[in-house]
Amino acid sequence: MKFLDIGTVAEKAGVAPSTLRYYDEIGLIAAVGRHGLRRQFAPEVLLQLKLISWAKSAGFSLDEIAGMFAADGRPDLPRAELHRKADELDALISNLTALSDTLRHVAECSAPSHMQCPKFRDIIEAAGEVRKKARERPPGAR
Amino acid sequence: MKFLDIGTVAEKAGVAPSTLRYYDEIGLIAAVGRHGLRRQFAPEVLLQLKLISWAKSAGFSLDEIAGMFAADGRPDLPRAELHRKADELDALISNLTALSDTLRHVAECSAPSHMQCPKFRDIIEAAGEVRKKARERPPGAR
DNA sequence: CTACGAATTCAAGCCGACTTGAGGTCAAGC
DNA sequence: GCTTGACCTCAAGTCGGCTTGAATTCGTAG
Repeated sequence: MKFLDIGTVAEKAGVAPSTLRYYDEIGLIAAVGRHGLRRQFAPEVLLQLKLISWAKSAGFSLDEIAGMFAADGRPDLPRAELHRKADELDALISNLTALSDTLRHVAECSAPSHMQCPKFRDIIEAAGEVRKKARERPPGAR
Repeated sequence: MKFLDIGTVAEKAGVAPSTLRYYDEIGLIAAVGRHGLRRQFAPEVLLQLKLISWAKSAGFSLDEIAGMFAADGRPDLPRAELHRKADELDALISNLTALSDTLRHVAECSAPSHMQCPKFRDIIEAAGEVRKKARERPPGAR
């Protein structure tokens, strides 16, 4: 049985060893044992790390991600939770889309100063509302 | 000339006084002067704060936002910059859209375990790539 | 005039997700 | 057997954007 040293895992997964130690510490991943002091990882951890990176990019926190693995380290994603997250994501997307539109409009607007543009003024006036709606739990895709 | 106390500004703008002091400290907003020790704000600062909240929700950092005001405190957004930001936002949006689709697919997939779903496997396999692309500068709409 | 409440400063704390550094251990190759 | 270099632990630091708390100073209403 070929287990992997932390450096190997780090290289294959594209993450720093310190990150792996951190994940181990918080219980997000687990080594199968030690070889002397050295953590030995099963190859499955690589798949797990991919899943982790994917979930992170979807805006899940490490805490949430930790809840997505069964005790044996196999993924176990609650479907309702996924739906909720997707809805959240969709809401964020529509906010961002509106923002993007606005940015473009403002960039192209012929008014000499942005404040002379009525559309821009409207947007700024409405900003408070938008913010409240968006406030729940934004990802930030890294 | 009616200037505003920090508490009034805070209430009208919906932000904490401590936040306003912080913004003042980093030079993002400026009081017109002091009445005793108390900062006195011109009413224009309210507009400025709306702009700030809007820009924050668009994913600009406070540093970037600071660069969007001329010395007199009036907005001065470089159009090219806006375009760049909009492009960035669009890229993020398409990433998030893909993620949302994936989440829904996984949630609805009939495979008993997620790992049995070929589409899910594909996504996980590809996760490394997606992450690299998304990594540039994610907002987080709060 | 005095009490009250709102404002002030300054330092420190918080959150998540890590990274960094010092000092120590150990397995493998020669 | 010894050196090397990858690994270890633990504490502390980083970043952005604030918040919190203690000790203090003011302006204003009664």
